[in-house]
Amino acid sequence: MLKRSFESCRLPKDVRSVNSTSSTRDRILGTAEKMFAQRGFDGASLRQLTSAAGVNLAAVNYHFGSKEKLVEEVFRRRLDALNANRLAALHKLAGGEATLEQVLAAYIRPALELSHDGSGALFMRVLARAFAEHDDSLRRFLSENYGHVMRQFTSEFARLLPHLGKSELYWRIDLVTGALTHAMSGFGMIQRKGDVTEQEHLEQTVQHLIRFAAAGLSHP
Amino acid sequence: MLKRSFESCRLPKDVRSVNSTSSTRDRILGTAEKMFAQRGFDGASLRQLTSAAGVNLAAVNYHFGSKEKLVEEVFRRRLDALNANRLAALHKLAGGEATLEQVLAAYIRPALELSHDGSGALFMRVLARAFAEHDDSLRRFLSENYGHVMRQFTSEFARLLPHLGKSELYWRIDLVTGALTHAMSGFGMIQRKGDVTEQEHLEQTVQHLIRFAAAGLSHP
DNA sequence: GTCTATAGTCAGATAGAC
DNA sequence: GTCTATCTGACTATAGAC
Repeated sequence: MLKRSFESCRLPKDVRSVNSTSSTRDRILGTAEKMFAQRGFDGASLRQLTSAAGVNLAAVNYHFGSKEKLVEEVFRRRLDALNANRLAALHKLAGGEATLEQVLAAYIRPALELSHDGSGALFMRVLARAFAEHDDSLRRFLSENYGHVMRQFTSEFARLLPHLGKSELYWRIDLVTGALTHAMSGFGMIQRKGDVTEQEHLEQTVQHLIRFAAAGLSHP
Repeated sequence: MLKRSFESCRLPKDVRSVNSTSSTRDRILGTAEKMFAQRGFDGASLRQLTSAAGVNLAAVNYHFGSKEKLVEEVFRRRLDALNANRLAALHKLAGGEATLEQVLAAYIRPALELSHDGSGALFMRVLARAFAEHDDSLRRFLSENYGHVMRQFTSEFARLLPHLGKSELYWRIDLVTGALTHAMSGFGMIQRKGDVTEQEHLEQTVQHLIRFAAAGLSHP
């Protein structure tokens, strides 16, 4: 079993130097994301991974130090962008006037947009896998690095749903997260039909999610 | 990586004979469930597993044939019971008079009751992992063996929610499944407090889930 | 049915040439 | 930075004694 720690802090900026053009590094990251989504963290071996990426086996240890660190980097790359986009979308909304649907869209839509970027869609599956792994160090990693995003959204929800107690609100947000993860990672039974594109399908998913979540959050 | 197939049909009744009292077999199944929940299917090795169960390494292959078959058996044992209970609960409701909450309870509560049985709670995590694995053969296995249960519940939901189109209804049920899986497997951020028992916590989860799902399903 | 012992494969990591 | 070659350890599965 692969034990992950997620304990290291962010790498200093200059590690990925100005123009090292290490396409090797990026190829590894991209391929790792794809293979982790398909086969899991334990299931995808470095040998399969480097072979698929067309790089040498030793390159992973050279660039990342270990398989474990590679996994962390796969997460960091996407989550930094995803959560920055969520915050930006939230802050763009007019302070005290945003509706519940708008706030939900600020939370959910960046996940959709991530899926527009080539292999980005696969990352949602990686994330869902990570949730299922139920790893404490992952929980800590998410909480330490991206907890402030959740907190800002939560306080917006609290403002929009003043009739809910704190505990009640947390429960509901948690259930929304479950529905979101499930839907965006595409494990549901709803399969994309042949006549809709991947993007249309995701757009529909977002629309359904927002209305479903709004109803689940705001009921009396 | 462990490739699972789920293609075999149910074993003939007499395989687990009237009183073979093979406690070895049961110990393996129970321990496997626990370790698959904790470490994943690939992460839990037969060596760790048999060692923890206090049985010999070779016993797994003797009783189940392979690790893959052991995984299938872990699923079958719980899902047979879980889905039978769901159907029984549904059929106990008065035909045309059941409310949405009652039907939802018939679906959700057996999952809670499974958790009462010692290691049964762990099975929900195994199931969540399996969902995240996104394996086609698992999808087929679930659909072939337990699809009729989903179909009966779906037709009840359709009766109770006549204003929804078929596609709309499927989307919403899918989102409910996501919330259910997420909540029952306990990966959410809501952690059980020290002063409530595991059972009270699960009971609260079920109550929140039912109301949340009812609101999400029935909104206009 | 249960054990030991081992075959055969594959994993992650690293040393050292270039 | 990238390579080959190799170390060390773990895995599943099975053969064969009891």
